Amino acid sequence: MQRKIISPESLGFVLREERKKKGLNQTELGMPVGIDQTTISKVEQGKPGTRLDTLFRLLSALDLELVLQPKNLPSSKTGEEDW
Amino acid sequence: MQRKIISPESLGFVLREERKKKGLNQTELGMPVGIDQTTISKVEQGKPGTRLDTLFRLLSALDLELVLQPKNLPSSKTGEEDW
DNA sequence: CCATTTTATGGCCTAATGACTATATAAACC
DNA sequence: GGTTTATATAGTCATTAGGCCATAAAATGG
Repeated sequence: MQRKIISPESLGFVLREERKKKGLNQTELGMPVGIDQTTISKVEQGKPGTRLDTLFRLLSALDLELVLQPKNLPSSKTGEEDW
Repeated sequence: MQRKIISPESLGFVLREERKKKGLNQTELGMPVGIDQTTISKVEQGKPGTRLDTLFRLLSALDLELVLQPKNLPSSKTGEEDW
């Protein structure tokens, strides 16, 4: 993965994709960062209301980081993949 | 702002910075997206537990978007500003 | 300085997260 | 098809987000 713009709808899919890339199941991913399997299931399905600290812990387990950027960045310069 | 890597600690500062750039106070920022002033105050101070949907609504009010990227992207290619 | 605006705090309240356990599907593999 | 593994769902429970209101504290401006 190079870089992906995230919407509330796409977030779960991206997280699942990245988890599988690492060959982990939901239990294994959550274990080291103290997140329950049932919680990961809900996050990946895009169930609403996930908290930021939960997301950050998942990201650290997946070696991903969050970036903030203006919406009007010319897409030719954002470098993100299609979604 | 070009692009910024976000940590749980820096998020609030960045949001506040962007809000001020737009010349809005917390009440004005939250109004159109239905977020209370007291809530924005807590988010900008980095109080823990903010929910993702709250963040997404703030970002839309600020014309910002979230990007996910691998941690190991060579910093020469990330294009983010220093923080 | 004083007046006004903005931000931070605190209390009350409802709704909902997330941990936990158990179980039902679903998927994968033989 | 049967077994094992993975994911989804359901219920309980303690904690807490966030709306709302009031107000204190801080910042801004005259």
